[in-house]
Amino acid sequence: MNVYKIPEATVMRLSIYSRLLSQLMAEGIETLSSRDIARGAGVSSAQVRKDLAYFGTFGTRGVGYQAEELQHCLRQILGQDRQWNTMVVGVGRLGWALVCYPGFYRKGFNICAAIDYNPFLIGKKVGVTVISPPEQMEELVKTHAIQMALLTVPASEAQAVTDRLVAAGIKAILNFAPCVLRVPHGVQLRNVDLTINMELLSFNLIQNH
Amino acid sequence: MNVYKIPEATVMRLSIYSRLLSQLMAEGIETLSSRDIARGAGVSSAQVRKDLAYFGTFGTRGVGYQAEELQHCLRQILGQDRQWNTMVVGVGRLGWALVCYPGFYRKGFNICAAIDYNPFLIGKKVGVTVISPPEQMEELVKTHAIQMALLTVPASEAQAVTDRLVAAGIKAILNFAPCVLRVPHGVQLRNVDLTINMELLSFNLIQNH
DNA sequence: TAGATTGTTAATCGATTAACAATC
DNA sequence: TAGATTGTTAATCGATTAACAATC
Repeated sequence: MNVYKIPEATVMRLSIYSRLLSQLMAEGIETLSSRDIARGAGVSSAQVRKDLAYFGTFGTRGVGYQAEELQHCLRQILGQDRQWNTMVVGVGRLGWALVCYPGFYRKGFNICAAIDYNPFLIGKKVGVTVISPPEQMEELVKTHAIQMALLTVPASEAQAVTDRLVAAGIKAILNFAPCVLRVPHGVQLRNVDLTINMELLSFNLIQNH
Repeated sequence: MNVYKIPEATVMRLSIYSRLLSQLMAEGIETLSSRDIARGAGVSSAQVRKDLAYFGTFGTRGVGYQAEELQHCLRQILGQDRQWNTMVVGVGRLGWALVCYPGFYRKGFNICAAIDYNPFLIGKKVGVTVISPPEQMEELVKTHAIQMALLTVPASEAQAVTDRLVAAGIKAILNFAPCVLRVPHGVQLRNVDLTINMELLSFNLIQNH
């Protein structure tokens, strides 16, 4: 594990390599080269070796990589080898879809609490959890030792909810609201902005005439 | 409009500037400086000026930018000043949530077709459209002059569906399936990978001890 | 040993930041 | 004119690519 800052793009690629390995291992492949990984992930083989080099040496010169061994290391690097307790705040259509997204649980993202202010939803079951009212947010973060939050509330509420989550001790937020959130240093924030993604597509369409 | 390649990061920031402008204009602001925009978007003022410079000169030296004028230009650059006909393929929970996402319509992304293979869903209304069977995909792309697709089918189906969409003439795909898709040159593809986003968060948490 | 492929260094490329002349 | 702020050029920084010695 390196002390230098790792480029975000590298981590995203590691995630893709890991997914590719799962796929290839299911097909029975046991050994593979950086070139094999590169082809599957759509990058150069130099890129693959450089990405891995940030974290150590995982291959054998002249031979390549053992799929199982490399996969084990990647999962450890990415934190897939442990459970992350996660809370969904805002159980609208999007929040509901995320709770039920099977990919999360498989990667160790354990959605163990859900919050909504709608009295008709409180007490209802979503996935394997029950929807709780906003008042219980802080308590649930503590009792379930929740580290991550999926934020699917309207943009107008997002900053206020974020402040409460941070105060309650949450460490990472995946924000779906179309707004710029402020979080203190040390709290991880990522934005999944559906509108920006669409705008990037339309921009590219215009550029290509 | 510039012939040089525009960095993707620049386009994403333009999108944020545009959103910020809407907000500030609603608060009554008419003129603002690159420093004002920078503060609101969380970047440097040099960055703001550089980003805008790719597309022309929009400000007045010594004065700043007229909010309304700049907003108009940004919307034009990003393609927000026109309608984009969009199809949702796969009306599971996530697809359903996307169709109902009000932010799309406001930005000109007009979801005018929805496809699912589930016979219990076909004919049902989702948002303002009716769900059609997969056989009608190609025809709907043509009759509605659809340019974009939101792909919310399982990863196992994603490539096959993509191939059909491309053959039917679709120009841009926003893919939510956790897989690497291959599209021909000229077709725009963006991946919104929920799992990768979560893995980036967990990676950062591990890095920060 | 000969062929293959890694890990790593150096060269290249591209994006961000700093500085400042132009100009309102 | 003096102060402010743009648009743009040059300097810096960081990430990708190419090349190759190490080594299986």
